[in-house]
Amino acid sequence: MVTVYDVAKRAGVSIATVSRALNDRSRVSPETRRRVREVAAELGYQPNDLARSLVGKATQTIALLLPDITNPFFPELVKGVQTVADERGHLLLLCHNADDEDKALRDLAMLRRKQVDGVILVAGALPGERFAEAAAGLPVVVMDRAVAVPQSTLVAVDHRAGARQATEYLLRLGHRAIAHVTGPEHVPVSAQRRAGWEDALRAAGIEPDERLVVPGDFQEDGGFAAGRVLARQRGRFTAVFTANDLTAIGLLASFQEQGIRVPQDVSVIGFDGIHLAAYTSPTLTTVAQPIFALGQRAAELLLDRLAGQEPPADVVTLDTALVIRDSTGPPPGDPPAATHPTSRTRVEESRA
Amino acid sequence: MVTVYDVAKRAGVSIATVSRALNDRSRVSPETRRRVREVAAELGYQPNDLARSLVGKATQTIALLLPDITNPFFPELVKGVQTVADERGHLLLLCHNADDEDKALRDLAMLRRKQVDGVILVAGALPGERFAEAAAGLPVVVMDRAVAVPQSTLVAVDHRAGARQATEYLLRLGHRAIAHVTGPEHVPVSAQRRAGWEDALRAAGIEPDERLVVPGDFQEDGGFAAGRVLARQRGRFTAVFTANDLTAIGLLASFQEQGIRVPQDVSVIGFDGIHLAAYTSPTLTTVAQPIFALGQRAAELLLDRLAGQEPPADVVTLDTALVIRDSTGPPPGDPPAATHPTSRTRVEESRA
DNA sequence: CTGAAAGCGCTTACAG
DNA sequence: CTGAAAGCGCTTACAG
Repeated sequence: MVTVYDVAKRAGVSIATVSRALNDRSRVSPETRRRVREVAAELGYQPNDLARSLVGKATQTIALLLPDITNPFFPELVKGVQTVADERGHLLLLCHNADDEDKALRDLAMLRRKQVDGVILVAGALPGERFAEAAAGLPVVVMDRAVAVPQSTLVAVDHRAGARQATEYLLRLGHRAIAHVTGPEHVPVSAQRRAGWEDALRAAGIEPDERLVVPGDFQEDGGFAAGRVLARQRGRFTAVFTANDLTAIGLLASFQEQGIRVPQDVSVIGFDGIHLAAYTSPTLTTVAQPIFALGQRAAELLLDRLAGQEPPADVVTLDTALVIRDSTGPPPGDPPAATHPTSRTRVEESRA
Repeated sequence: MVTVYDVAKRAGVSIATVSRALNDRSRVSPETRRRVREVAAELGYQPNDLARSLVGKATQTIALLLPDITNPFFPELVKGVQTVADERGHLLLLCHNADDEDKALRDLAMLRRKQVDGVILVAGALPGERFAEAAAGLPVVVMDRAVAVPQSTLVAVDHRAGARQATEYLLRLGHRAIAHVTGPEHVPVSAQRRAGWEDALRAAGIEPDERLVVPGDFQEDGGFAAGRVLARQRGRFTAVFTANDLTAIGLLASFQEQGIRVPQDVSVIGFDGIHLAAYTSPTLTTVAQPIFALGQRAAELLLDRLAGQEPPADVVTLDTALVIRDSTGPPPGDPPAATHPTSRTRVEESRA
């Protein structure tokens, strides 16, 4: 391994000068700088960041803790974070905890030992009460939903309002009996989206029907299973709001298998706005989160804070947008109004 | 920040003893060890891995370089790698290069400066000629396809044989005119899969028809566009082999929009075996790669090598499996043979 | 502009 | 079993 000593000797200067010539913060004669750089290149010198960071500088590394990288929502989020991290010269460490709190806690400890500069934490289903001490001293940005980490900033959409937006759209199409496939139990985001569905129904004078609430798991499998459960209640509902897009995809597959036509017999609307939602059959109407932007914003907030800036707020909320495609239409029996999209995809509205 | 010095002072021992008591490699009296550990816990001492690694030990960190995390193939791969890294106490650094060679090269340089112990590189569309020097001295495992990195091990499936397997299945169903939607140009894997398609046709005495080769991009969008191109040649083919599953999903959406029924009018078969392929409409027949296992195997090979083991071979090939679902059937006009699956999914065969 | 020295927080021979 | 010392590869005041 080539070190500053090797470069110094060969260039005939001290290691201090090598350091200065390479990092050029302070005054070094142009001639010296040139010489040192030439020698460094010649020797293939690569600075050891371990030593550099040890001297007291940052590691230029941030970490992203994810509950489930398999949901296409997350890769898109990763890209948003990665983009900003790259631009600003930081490396991204990725930790996947599969909703296992102990794993997340272990990761956090390891990250602190490695001296990462900061962390972006997607809370998912994690209880999160024990994060406060695990993250002590670590700048953190939380995503998706709040978690009891002091000093942390939250970046998210308003899940409840988004769910309400979805349900209101179905109501506007004329639906009155609207089922809901939930996310996993005990996950705050599941509860928030369900609450939004209830809000919209109640605001329309409809009491949410427990029998039309079917459990899901945020994955295709849960949506598929929910489709079988719902099929038994055929005729008792004309639309379904699913807790996320993956659930809707499973539901669509299930309905297809059982000969339930979407949207002629039943309308389906999802949540998330993953890219794939434009390619289901029928294409999926959904409440889109600005996924990439959420990732970018979280990374910016974290890096700004590392650069000494005060966070603009404790909570940064981005807007959802209703993306209207082919899986929704008027309830069966209604006159075929001009609600059908003319183009492949139409973004109806966006809200704060 | 609490250091060994703080612990040493409080426990009334030297820093050497603190180090030994905490890492307990060598002889420390049980009593001393207890005391030191107690004090360390009391003070909330967390070792600084930067210093530890600087002394000469490894960083216990490996990196995974990916071309495109948006393709569901990769998250599954990440999980495989992550699982093994976790088990063996390593942290996983994730770098996304979007098929940009310069970015990949910069990442490699950064990773070396950070002293990562080793790297898993998914070559994707990267030319790869310049990797050799960028990775000099870094243990590397390459995935997907070979790249000119000396000493590296390759973990992959046989793409060409897998593609042949897909095409042979269509031939067995009675198809003679089989179209192909390719992957991106100049990407070796695209060429390999296309070659497998040609192999199968030629072996059946059919000359591959250039007009039935349509360009794709490994994404839904390319598949969708290809569907429009193919629709103009309707009647000239009865089946399509797409370069990957995402392409097939886009193609299915396009055919659906144009009223081409799958599999009644045209059969479609994909490649990869992403989870989603079980939830398209119709469900997708595909050549499945053992994605999770590929990731695991790559990580194992890398970590074994870091532990001083010789790699078992330069190339480790895992088997693909033909997964038969609803998107394939006999060509139109053929008697409806008993080729239709009875269960939702059937795995027909697997090969080396 | 440049060099000698100290120090970042650890681990590991080397003595005892 | 335990301590004093050296050293990992750098950066940064401090002098000059």
